Amino acid sequence: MRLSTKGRYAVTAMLDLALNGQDGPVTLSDISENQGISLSYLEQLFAALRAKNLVRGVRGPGGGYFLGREADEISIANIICAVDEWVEFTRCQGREDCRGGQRCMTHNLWDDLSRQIYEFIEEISLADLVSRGQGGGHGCHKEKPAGIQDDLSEQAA
Amino acid sequence: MRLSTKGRYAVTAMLDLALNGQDGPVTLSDISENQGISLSYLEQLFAALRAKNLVRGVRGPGGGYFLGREADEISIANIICAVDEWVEFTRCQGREDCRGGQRCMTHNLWDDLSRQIYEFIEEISLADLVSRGQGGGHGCHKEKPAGIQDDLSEQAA
DNA sequence: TTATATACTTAGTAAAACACTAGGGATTTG
DNA sequence: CAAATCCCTAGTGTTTTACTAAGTATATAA
Repeated sequence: MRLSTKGRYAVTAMLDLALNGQDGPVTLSDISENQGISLSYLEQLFAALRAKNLVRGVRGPGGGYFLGREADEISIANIICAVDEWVEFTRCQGREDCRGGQRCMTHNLWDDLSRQIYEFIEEISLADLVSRGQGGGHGCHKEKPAGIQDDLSEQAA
Repeated sequence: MRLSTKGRYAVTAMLDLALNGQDGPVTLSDISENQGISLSYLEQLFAALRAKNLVRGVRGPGGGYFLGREADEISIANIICAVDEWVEFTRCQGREDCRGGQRCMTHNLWDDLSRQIYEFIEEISLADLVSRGQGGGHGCHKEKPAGIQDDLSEQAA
């Protein structure tokens, strides 16, 4: 499972599409302006999204993009997998000696964790995010969730 | 939240440490052999892990590494944050016009999602992974969780 | 029918990250 | 002292990231 800024760009763009695509298609220029992502980079991302049928393009003036299916039928995992290319990189696919099972054990543990994370974001749809945004009032200033990285050095014995 | 192969290397190495560190320290050479990670790269990863007190090094012959605290006190999030450097990249920290709240909305939605994923892996400890590995019998061959990437193009209307 | 606005495509590129090699130094054991 | 280990710094080829540039294809509108 890979989860990087590229995936965030894609999710952000799809969110923009879900929020603004109610009345007519949304142009990439709009998303580019709205979200501060370069137009050409968006075009590359949308090429990948289109390949997975997550968006549908309409050409010509007045054109733009629609979601490829209903917002509640598009999971965050769908989006991230479309642009971030699931990387499977276990080296001991049956071959190699696996150090008496020891090596494979950690590999399997990682794969379990990886699958858990995948299943987690698989369950979250674009519609979930949108309805959550409309329900709870969000301020513009957000801060890092409390104690994510800086307190780790202190709390050790 | 970033989750890449680098984080996997770190989690894998920590798992190795948790599994083999019961009787004496584990050397990086051992982990390097066990997990197929280059020694020098491991040293770099462990520099980061040590900085967060997630591991404790013992020098000299017979030395190696111990976990910095109990395995149930080390979360996967701790490990990944130590090596993968939490990237905060919202560009509208109060400044910029935020397009009438529209832009910030998607940003906040992403931040919520990001926090959810973080809290998810925050709840999984090294000890959890180890006990899970000992309980359920894992074969050596693992396959990609069914239908992760290839079925997306077909299931669209 | 010509101009324009959009989607689509390909090529290139600077910067960063990744994973590694190389070469040492510091510290502890025997 | 010698060896094994941790520890540190610098460099390097490859890949990824995010972008620029320069087009082509298609649909709308004057």
